[in-house]
Amino acid sequence: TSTKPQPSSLKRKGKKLVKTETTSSESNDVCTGMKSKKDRSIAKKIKSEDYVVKQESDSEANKGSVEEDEEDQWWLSESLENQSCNWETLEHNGVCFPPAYVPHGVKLKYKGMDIDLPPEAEELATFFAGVIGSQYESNPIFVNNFFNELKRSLENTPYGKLVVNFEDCDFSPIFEYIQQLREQKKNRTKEEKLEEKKANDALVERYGYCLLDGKKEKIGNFRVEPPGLFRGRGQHPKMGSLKAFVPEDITLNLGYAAPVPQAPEGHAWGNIICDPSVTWLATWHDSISGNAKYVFLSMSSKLKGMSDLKKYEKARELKSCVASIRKKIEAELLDDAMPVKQRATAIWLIDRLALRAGNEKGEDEADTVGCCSLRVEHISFQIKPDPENRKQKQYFIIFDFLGKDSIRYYNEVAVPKVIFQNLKTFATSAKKQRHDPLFEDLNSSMVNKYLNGLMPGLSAKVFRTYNASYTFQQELQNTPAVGTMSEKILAYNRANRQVAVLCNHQKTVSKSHSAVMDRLHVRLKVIKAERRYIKRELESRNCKSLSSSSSSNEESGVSSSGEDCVKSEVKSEVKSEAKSEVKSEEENGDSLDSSQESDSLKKIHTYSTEKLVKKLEVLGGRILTLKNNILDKDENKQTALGTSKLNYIDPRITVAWCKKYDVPLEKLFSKTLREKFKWATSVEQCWTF
DNA sequence: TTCATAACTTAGAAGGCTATTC
DNA sequence: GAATAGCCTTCTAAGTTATGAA
Repeated sequence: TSTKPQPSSLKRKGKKLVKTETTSSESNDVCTGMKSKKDRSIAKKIKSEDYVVKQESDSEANKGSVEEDEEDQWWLSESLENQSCNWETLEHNGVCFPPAYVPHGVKLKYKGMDIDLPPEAEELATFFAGVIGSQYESNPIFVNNFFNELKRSLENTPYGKLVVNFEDCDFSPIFEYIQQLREQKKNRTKEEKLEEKKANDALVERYGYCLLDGKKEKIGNFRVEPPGLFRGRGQHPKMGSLKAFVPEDITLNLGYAAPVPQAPEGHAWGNIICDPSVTWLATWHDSISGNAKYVFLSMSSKLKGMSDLKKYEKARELKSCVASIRKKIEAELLDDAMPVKQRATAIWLIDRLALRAGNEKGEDEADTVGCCSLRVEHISFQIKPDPENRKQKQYFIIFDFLGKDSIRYYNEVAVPKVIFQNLKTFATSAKKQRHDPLFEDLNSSMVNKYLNGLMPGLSAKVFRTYNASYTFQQELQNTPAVGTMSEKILAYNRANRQVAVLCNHQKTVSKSHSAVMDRLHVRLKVIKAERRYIKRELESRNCKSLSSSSSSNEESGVSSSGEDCVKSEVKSEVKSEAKSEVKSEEENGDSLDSSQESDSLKKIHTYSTEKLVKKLEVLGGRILTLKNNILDKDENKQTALGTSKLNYIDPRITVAWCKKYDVPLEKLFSKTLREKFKWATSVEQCWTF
C-alpha cells in the first residue's frame, strides 16, 4: 500500500499525482487507508454536510458565529509568503457541460434550393445565423473560416460538392428561426421564468461551489465553454473557426481523498489529478489555439483575495524604491551598450506611460504589440518650440499602435531629449524598415529578469499597478473638503478616470449616448426654467409689497429709487431668460408639456413664500447634481472605469477615502466588488498606499 | 540561451437585471 | 405597467510571467 503523498512532494509542475478514477458512489472508501487523521475528520465533516453545498443567502451567511467570522478573515492571520501548496483537501462536483445540440430541421437555402443539413453542419450554420447583424457577419476572415468549416462538415455528404460558394448560401430561414426563439424567450411567462431560475439555481448549487480545506468557496466559471464560432478581437486570423467542445479532454483536479464526481451520462473525464500546487479545479484545451483553459475559484475566494493583496503589497514595495530604480534607469539611458540603452528606454516607457511588457506573438494571432514588441512604424517624432520659452525645444513621440484586444493606443507625449534621441537611434539604426522591431536587442523576459534583480518580484506589470494606484491616490486629493455627495462622487470618478486614461481602458461609445445627453440637457433646462418661474414669482410678490406704497410710480413707469430700478431690471432679465429657455426647448422639440407647465405654474402661485424659498433651494441642489451627472457622463463616454477599479487600484485607497469623506462604500463598489475586496474593508481612514 | 507552455491576471463585449421615467 | 437606461455580472479572449526542457 502506498502512503498519502504529502503536498510538498507534489509542488513541482509536471509531477502531478494521477488519481485512479472512482465515482462518488464508491468514493470515500477507496483512499481510506491513506488518509491522515486531519483528512479523516474533514471527510467526516464533508459527509455530514451532504457534500452538495447549499447556497446561503447574504443574511444566512452573516449569521455565522464570531469564531467562524474570524476564521474567514484570513487577511488578519495568513502569511503572504509564497507557498508551494494552495490547499490540503479539495472537493467539487466537476464541471457543468453545455447542453447537447438538438437539431431544429430548419433548412439552409443554397441557390434557392432547400438543403437538409446533417446535424453537425446545421449546428455550424446556426452558429453563423447567430452572428447575423453583428460586425462578424461582414468580416471576410470570419466568413471565410466559417465557410471552410461548413464545407468540411459537408465533405462526405451529397452536398459536399454542391455547396461551394458562400454567396449562394441563404441563412435567413435559420436566422428567422433564431429570432423566433429570442422572441419566445423574451415573452416567457412569470412561471416559465421561475421554472428556469429554479433549474439554474440547481446547477449553481451542484457545480458552483467547492470545499477547499473544508471551507465552502464559490467557483468562478464552472460551466465549460459551449461550442461556437471563435470570436477573436481585432483582425484575428482564426475568427470564425469552430471552437469545439471535447468532453473527454477535461481534467479534474481533486484532493487525494475526495470522491471523483460522476461524469455526465455517456462521457468520461479525460483525467483526474491531485495537484495542490495549482489553484485550478478543471482544465481542458481550446481547440483553436491549443491553449489550456481553466476553472478557477471566484474572485471573492480566499485564494484570489490573497493573490490580490500580494499584488498590491508588491506595488507598495515598488513605491518605496521607485526613486532609486528610476535613477538607475536614467543613468542607463546614456549607456554605450545598445542592449542596456534599449532596456532602459523600454523600462522608462513602461514606467512613465504604463505600457504593457509586450510579448512576441505568433502568426496565428492578431497583430497587436506592447512595449518590447513595438515596431518602427508605431512611433513618429516631432520637435516643437517650447511655448513658454521659444528658444527651447520640446521633444514629442507620437505613439500609434494596437494594444491588447486590438484597442488603439494613440498618445502624443512630450519626452526628455535623451528618450527622443534614443528612440530615434533605435528606429533609424541598421537601415531598419517600418515593420522592423524598435527594440531588436530586447524582449519582455529580459526586461523582467532585470527588474527582478532590482527588486525581488518586480516585473513590468507591477509598474502599471503601482502607477495606477499612486495616480489614483494623488488625484483623490482634489476631493472638495466640503461638498455634496454628488460632488464627492464626481471627484472620485474623475480620479478613477485619470487612471483609466493612463492605462488606456476604453469602451465603445454606446449608440444611445448622444440621445441620452440631449435628454439630460433638456431636463436640466426644464428645472432651470422652473427655478426661474419661482424666482419671478418671488420677485413679483416682493414688488407687490413694495408697490402698495409706490404703485403710482410703477404705473407711470417712473422709478422712485435706484433699488426699484435694479428690481425691475432683474425682473425683465428673468422674464427674457425664461422666454429664451422655453424657446430653446421648443427648438429642441422637447419642451415641457403645456398642461404640465401650466399646472406647475398654477401650483407655484398657490404656495406660500417660505415654501417657494425652500423649493428654490431644492431645485438648486437638483441642478447641481444633474450638472455633475452630465459632466461625469460626457467625460466618461469612451473611457471604461471598471477595469482599473477591478484590477489596478488598491481597494484600500477607496475604503480609506470613503471613511474620510463619509461616503458609503456601496456608492462606489458593487456587491461583487465588495465581496472581492472584503480583505480591504477594515483599513482606517488614514491608510495610504 | 531559446523555446514552449502552464498558470495565472487582465480585458471588453454581451446580455441580464433593476431602477427610473413616462 | 411598459419602455428605457444604465449598472452589474458573466463570458471568454488576450495578455503576462515563471519555469522546465532542449
